[in-house]
Amino acid sequence: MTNVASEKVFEETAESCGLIRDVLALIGEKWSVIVLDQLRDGPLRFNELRRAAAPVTQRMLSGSLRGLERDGLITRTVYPTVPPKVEYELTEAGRALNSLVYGVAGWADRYLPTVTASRTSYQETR
Amino acid sequence: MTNVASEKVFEETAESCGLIRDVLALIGEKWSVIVLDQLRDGPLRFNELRRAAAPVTQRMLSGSLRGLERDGLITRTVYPTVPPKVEYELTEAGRALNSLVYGVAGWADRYLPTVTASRTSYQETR
DNA sequence: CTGGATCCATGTTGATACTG
DNA sequence: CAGTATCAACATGGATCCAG
Repeated sequence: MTNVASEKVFEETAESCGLIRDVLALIGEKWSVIVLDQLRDGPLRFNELRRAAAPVTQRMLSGSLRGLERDGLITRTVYPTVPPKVEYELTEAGRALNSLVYGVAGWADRYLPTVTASRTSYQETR
Repeated sequence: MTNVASEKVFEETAESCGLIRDVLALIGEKWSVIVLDQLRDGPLRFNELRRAAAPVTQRMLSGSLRGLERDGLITRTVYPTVPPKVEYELTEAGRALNSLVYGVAGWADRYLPTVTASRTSYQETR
């Protein structure tokens, strides 16, 4: 996102402009939102997440987790036991973002009829 | 998103579960959010949007607009003049979704330092 | 158990050219 | 002005195998 003329949402700082797109991209990733949601009630281990967010693959879950960790939305704690145990937990930023996603869920709930109706009529029209 | 075991966010209805991912996918699309933002102050024509959301390409703008129209987030009005004139305008659903995006912008503003710091240290560590 | 590395099919994006 | 069509480059997701 470069050279956007009359900024409104993004007028805050030039940096947050790029950031918001990154964040949207991250939560747009196929499993990130589900992971955030699953972590809502407390830390989970890798395979717990894997089961909870099925049918996510190892690779995708790994990737999502690393992305979320990279952005400080979750923490990754390794317990050097055998077998290894790794827990993922939401940070404050993660929880805050999570509640925003709940806002979207609320929107979806509120406008579900509108959207499906629009899709149907669009389908018919085209 | 299929077979998600213990739903929390999405426990509303089975349909809104799929919908929310669609919505996230839509606003995750590279230009949709920008388009929504640009339409905030009133209807715009295709090329006005094109310029405002630069450097979007015709194809991508077209695609975004059709997706947003399909979901009833914007309306498309054709004025059968010559040269042709087409205006895009937010619907109520679109405006509602827009304000949610503003929430994300606020989040980005609030947690920008956290995220950038996290990215930096992640960079260093890896 | 927790992943990393690889291969492959598919989808998405951008550049370009063309049309009513 | 407002798009559509085509093609090539690239990113993404899934499956599978391997390793600490």
